[in-house]
Formats: sequence, C-alpha cells, structure tokens
Amino acid sequence: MRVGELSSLSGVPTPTIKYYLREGLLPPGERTSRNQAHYDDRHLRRLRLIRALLDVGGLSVAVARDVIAALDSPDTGTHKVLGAAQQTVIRTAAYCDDDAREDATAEVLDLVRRQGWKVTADSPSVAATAEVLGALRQLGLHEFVDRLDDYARAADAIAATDLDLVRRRPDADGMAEAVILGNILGDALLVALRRLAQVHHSAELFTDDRAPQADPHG
Amino acid sequence: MRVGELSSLSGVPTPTIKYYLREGLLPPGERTSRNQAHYDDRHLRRLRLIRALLDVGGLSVAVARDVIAALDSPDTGTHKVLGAAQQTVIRTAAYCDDDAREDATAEVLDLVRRQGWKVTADSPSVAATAEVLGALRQLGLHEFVDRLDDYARAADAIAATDLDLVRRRPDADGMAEAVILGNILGDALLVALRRLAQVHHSAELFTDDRAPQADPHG
DNA sequence: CACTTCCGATAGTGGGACTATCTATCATGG
DNA sequence: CCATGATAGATAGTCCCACTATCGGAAGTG
Repeated sequence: MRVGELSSLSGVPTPTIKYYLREGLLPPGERTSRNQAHYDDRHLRRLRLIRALLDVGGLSVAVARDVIAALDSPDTGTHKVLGAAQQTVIRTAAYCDDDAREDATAEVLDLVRRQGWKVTADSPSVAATAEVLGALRQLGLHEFVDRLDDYARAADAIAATDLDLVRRRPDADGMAEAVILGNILGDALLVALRRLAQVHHSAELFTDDRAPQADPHG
Repeated sequence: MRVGELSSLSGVPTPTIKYYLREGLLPPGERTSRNQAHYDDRHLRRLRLIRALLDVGGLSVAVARDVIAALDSPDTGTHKVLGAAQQTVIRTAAYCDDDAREDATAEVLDLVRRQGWKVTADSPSVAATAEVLGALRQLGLHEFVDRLDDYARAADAIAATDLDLVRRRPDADGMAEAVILGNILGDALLVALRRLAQVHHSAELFTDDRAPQADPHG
C-alpha cells in the first residue's frame, strides 16, 4: 500500500506519518521509484504501537524511538526485550537530592534482598525505585516507606503474572511488541485498577465508622 | 518570609513562583503593602507538593491546579480527598473507539462484581479502566485481558494498604496532601517495583530454560 | 495528457511551561 | 534621608515538542 492508504487505515494523518518516518519511529517503506514507496501491514502494526506508546503510555517521541530501536535490534530475545521495557520506567525526573538518593538506593537493595529478588545493584530499576523512594522520604511520607514490603509483594504478584504471560506466548512475530505494550498499558491498567479498588475500600471504610456517604466518588 | 526566601528555600526560581501564583497553584501571600507580601511554611509545603505533582507525577499545570483546588475545598474529608485523587488517573487519552469502550465498560463492571467491589458504574475510575482495557483489546493483547482478575487482586491488595495508611493517620493538617501524594508517588513507586520484580522473574525464568545470561538488564 | 498522489525538504504552527523585562513601588542600611 | 536593592504586577518573549503546511519535482492513473 502507499502512504495514503496507510494513513486512512491507521487514522494517522499523512504528514504525521512522514514525521514519524523522519524521526525514525517508523521504518521507511520499500522504494519502488524515486517518489514511490510501498508499505505493508508491518508498518500498520508499528503505527498502532507508536500511537499506543504516545497516547496511552504517555511516552515522548524520543523515548518511543529508543524503545522501538531496542525492539528492532537483531537479538530480540525476550530477556532483551524486557530490558528495553525497563527504559519505559523513566518518568521520575530527578527530584530528591544525592544524599537521599544514596540512602534510598541502599534501602531498595535491602528490599531486594528481603524479597529474595535476583537483581543486581546497577539495574536501572533499582535507580528508578530509589528515586521515588527518595522523593517519598523527602516529602515526609514515612508511613508509605514503612509499608514498602507490602507494595513489593503486590508488585511481585503482578510481575509473576506478567512473566507467565510471556512464558505462555509462543515466540511469535508480535511477541516483542506485546511485551512492551503489556508493560506500558499494564502500568496504566494497574493505576486505574488501584483507583478502582481504592474507591471500594474507601466506601467500605467510611460507611463503617463515619457518616454514611452514599457517593463513592461520582 | 518574602518571595526571595521562599525561592531559595524551595529551589524554585522566583519568576516560576510568580507564574504558579498567577496560575492559581499557589495561594497569594499575605499582603503587607502595595508591593510586599509575606509567605509562610504552608506556601513552602504547597510548593513542594506542586513540584512533586509536576516532576514525579507528570501532571500538567492545569490538572495540578484542579487537584489542588479539590484539596483546598472547605469540606476536605478523607473520602472527598480520595475523590480528588481519582482525578489524577487521567493520562490515557481517548484511544479506542466507542464500541470498544462500551464493551470494555461492561467488562469492567463484571470485574467489579466478581471482585465484590462496591463501585458505582459512573465512577471515573471505571471509565479510566475501560479505556485501557479497550486499548489492550484493540491492540490484540487478549491474554492480558484474560488475566485481569490476577491484576485486580494485586490492585486490591495495594488499595487495602493505601487505605490502611489513611486510616492510621490522624486527621492532621497535611493529611490531604499525603493522600494525594501517596497516590501519585505511589503510582510511580509501583511501576518501578513492577519493573524490579520483572527483572527478577525474568532472570529466574530464562536461567532455567534458556541460555543462561548473566546480565539482568544492566 | 490531465489529474492525482507521492517523496523529500523546509518552514511554520500552537500549546505548554516557564523566563525576561519593565515600571512603580517599598524596605533598609549607612 | 537617600542610594541600593528587592518586590508586585503586567506583558512579552523563549524554548521545546509534536505536529502541520507548503512546495518543487517526479511518478502513477484513467
């Protein structure tokens, strides 16, 4: 197909497709002449991936490019792809200072040990977790930090399900995309589910020991 | 204190503080004359909250203003504040089409019933969850949707911990801020913990049935 | 052969989050 | 008491990002 058809099938305007081509998010089509190129359904799938990363995952174009590049690297083993997915954590700008970060890193490594997780100290996830932990500390949310293990247990259950899904999936063509998407959409899903469950627990808590409010948030 | 001191204590440049004042993120200081105003540590706390919402939570200034407005509303009961925290879910732009969304909404309500959650159908969390679910479906990640209950269970455990923290906290001055921050930083924390746990499970899985790779993602 | 579509390049747009400047005050220390 | 410097408020400018518009030349299409 040509770019016009790709545009109408995907719902992405032609100039935007050109922009993604320029930015290296979308691989170029197969050239048939000086000003003609053919695209196939791989381009369509890729385009959908891009939109999901940008719209639902909230990634920037630059980060999306990096994620996609990892996806396209020759050795796309599952483990490697999961490594690429790690990149998608980055939404915590540097917030806490260096001392706090260092303390927090030690604390995360402690947590890792307690949970029996096999993770090396220099993993980017450790840094990401430490960053958030530092922010929590610095803002005085100590109770939160005290319940870190509770949250870690939940995260462990989630990751177990994640990996179970990966394990069951045959190493098909779209597997790498599925892993990335599962992580990014999975994050959004978990946030939504958490709010949902909060509404329930909130209603439960406050209809017991406070004035019964009929309105569970709308 | 005056704005200069507020700036140096918070690390936020003076023009930016003025900008936040203009945008209604920060309440005006107590005027002492035509061109002088005094700020106190409430302003400092608020400023820290703002930066956390923007930097760590990734909220836009507009959304942050809404959240803060809810925080400042006269009846700042815990349940109400949690309602405001719901606002912070919004990062999933409209991605799936209307039909998919409708189906997904029904599916979410089913889930709510299965989990025994007390949530009304018109809660914003339901819509948010449905949006993500629709996106997952539309992208062909059906296995993911099939494990929805697993994720919901984890979310329930998380929310239970969340509410337990709220319950234990005396209704102090900073409680509302803590709830909001706990949600927003908590999201970031859980994403980070999930990645951390994934690294572990990934290592575990692939050192068993594949070529042993020494490198758990860096 | 008229007409549409395409490619590639370049330039422009609009929104968001600041950032700079300017004027008219006011504060303060010598 | 006055020079120096900070401040409030207003307005305008900047920078980045994600597009979007236009254009020239070339190729497909009925």
